[in-house]
Amino acid sequence: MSSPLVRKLTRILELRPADIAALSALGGPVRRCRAGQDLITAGRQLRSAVLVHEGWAFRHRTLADGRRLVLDFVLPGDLCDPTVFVTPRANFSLQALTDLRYSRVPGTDLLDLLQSHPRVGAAFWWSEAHEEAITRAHLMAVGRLTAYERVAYLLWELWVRLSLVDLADGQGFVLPASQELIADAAGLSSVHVNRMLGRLAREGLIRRHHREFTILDVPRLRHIVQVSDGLNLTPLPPWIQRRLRD
Amino acid sequence: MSSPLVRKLTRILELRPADIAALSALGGPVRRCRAGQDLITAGRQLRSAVLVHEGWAFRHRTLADGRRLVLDFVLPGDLCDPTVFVTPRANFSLQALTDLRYSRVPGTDLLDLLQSHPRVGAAFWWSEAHEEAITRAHLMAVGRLTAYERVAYLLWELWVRLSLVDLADGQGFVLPASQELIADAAGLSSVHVNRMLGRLAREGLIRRHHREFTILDVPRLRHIVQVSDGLNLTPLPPWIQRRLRD
DNA sequence: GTAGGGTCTTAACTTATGTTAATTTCCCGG
DNA sequence: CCGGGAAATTAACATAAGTTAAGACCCTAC
Repeated sequence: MSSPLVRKLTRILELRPADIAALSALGGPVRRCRAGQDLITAGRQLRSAVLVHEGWAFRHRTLADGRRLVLDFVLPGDLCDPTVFVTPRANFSLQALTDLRYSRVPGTDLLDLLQSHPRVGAAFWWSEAHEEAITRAHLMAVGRLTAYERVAYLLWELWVRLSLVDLADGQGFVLPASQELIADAAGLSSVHVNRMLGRLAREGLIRRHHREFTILDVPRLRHIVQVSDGLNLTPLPPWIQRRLRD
Repeated sequence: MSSPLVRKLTRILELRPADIAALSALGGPVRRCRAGQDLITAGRQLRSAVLVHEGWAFRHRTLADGRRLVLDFVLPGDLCDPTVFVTPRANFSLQALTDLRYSRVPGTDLLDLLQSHPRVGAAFWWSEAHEEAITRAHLMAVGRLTAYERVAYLLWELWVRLSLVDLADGQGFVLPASQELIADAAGLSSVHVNRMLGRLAREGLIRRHHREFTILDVPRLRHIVQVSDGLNLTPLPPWIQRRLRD
């Protein structure tokens, strides 16, 4: 019964029992919170990262006049944010999207872990690079894709990411977000998101029932969302892993 | 005569002579290239990072139909990309914007450096966090700011970042990018960028002469670009630095 | 100095997306 | 089973930003 974090990282590179033990021991007691609650608040001092065990959360920023953007979704196994030990203040807020099981990981523990377990350090660097890839793809989508493509992109991204932690059911998955929230992630209005979801279904790319989605036409969807290259988890090539062995 | 990278990192945390020496020794011989040349190509295998000594470059992604987005600008002292040792393929392209002096840093050298000099490792984590902050602010800007605000935001970001490496002249700086490129960074058309630059000048927020810009009204501009919080370089607080001492 | 290519600028027009608002559906608690 | 609030859906209309195109500017090469 390994945690989703361990499952994700061991797909990328080989960890030893001692590494896995250290990773599993990470974080304080498991806490729970309700959907809608804030776990991190932009601008506030920040001393611990949040490790999500179960449920969804999202990072966001909101302007004074209410305009909001969802920076990304945080899924089980995601650690938000491993760089905490060098970032005294949060530059985003983290909010629970569903009820959550999570724990807090003090920044100093993270730092100690990175220094005592080099392979775990490398795994965290990978994880950071992966998150950057997601953010850049998101930026590309918001900056240069049409509304139709952007909505398709978001569904694709979330489906791929859920698959990586075994939370998608084949081509189906539940997206526990309102269309309002999807709109804030896509940089659109909720009305327009609704139109585009309708069109995606009408054109046979997806099926949906409430907040359950099914990807019907993988090739066509992949073609629309070219942007998403680089989201895939591929194990590190041997020549890199060999370098980590010592 | 320290490099811009060393100058930037030592503002953040205290490095010892050995750390500084290791940092300065980083990278192969200094190379030169001409404006417009590609240094990294999306999708290609990637074995070394690029350290820019002098000149500007930019990361971008381009779709099959020609739509392009500039993900961010790479200024002197920026290392693109420290995570190279865990990212077998590039998910973006890097292009020289001006003639460049740079060097290539093999991923394996980076890995060795991180493991042998923990404080440098921490400095790189900081640098990674900083870049993430920039990318997130950019995402927020592209996703939720109006065209007028977005253009203002870009000017602000670049001015702040140039100041950090002593390359701005008070409130003036040179932005060696065409309006076409600014448009690709803002997710706008070049015609509209032109309109917005005109408006910013007409309303007294900036002055410009060819590609030289002057920020005239700092408070008003800062108010428009609230998004950019978190771009500032603040030294790590002592309680964090103390943890790194050993 | 002049020719030419790339930028920049401006105007007129088009369109994708936003806004407002009315209607329906869903979900949950009593 | 019923009522109420939030979310989804749809339509009509408004607008920010895109497109096309023409002229001015500006640098460089000859």
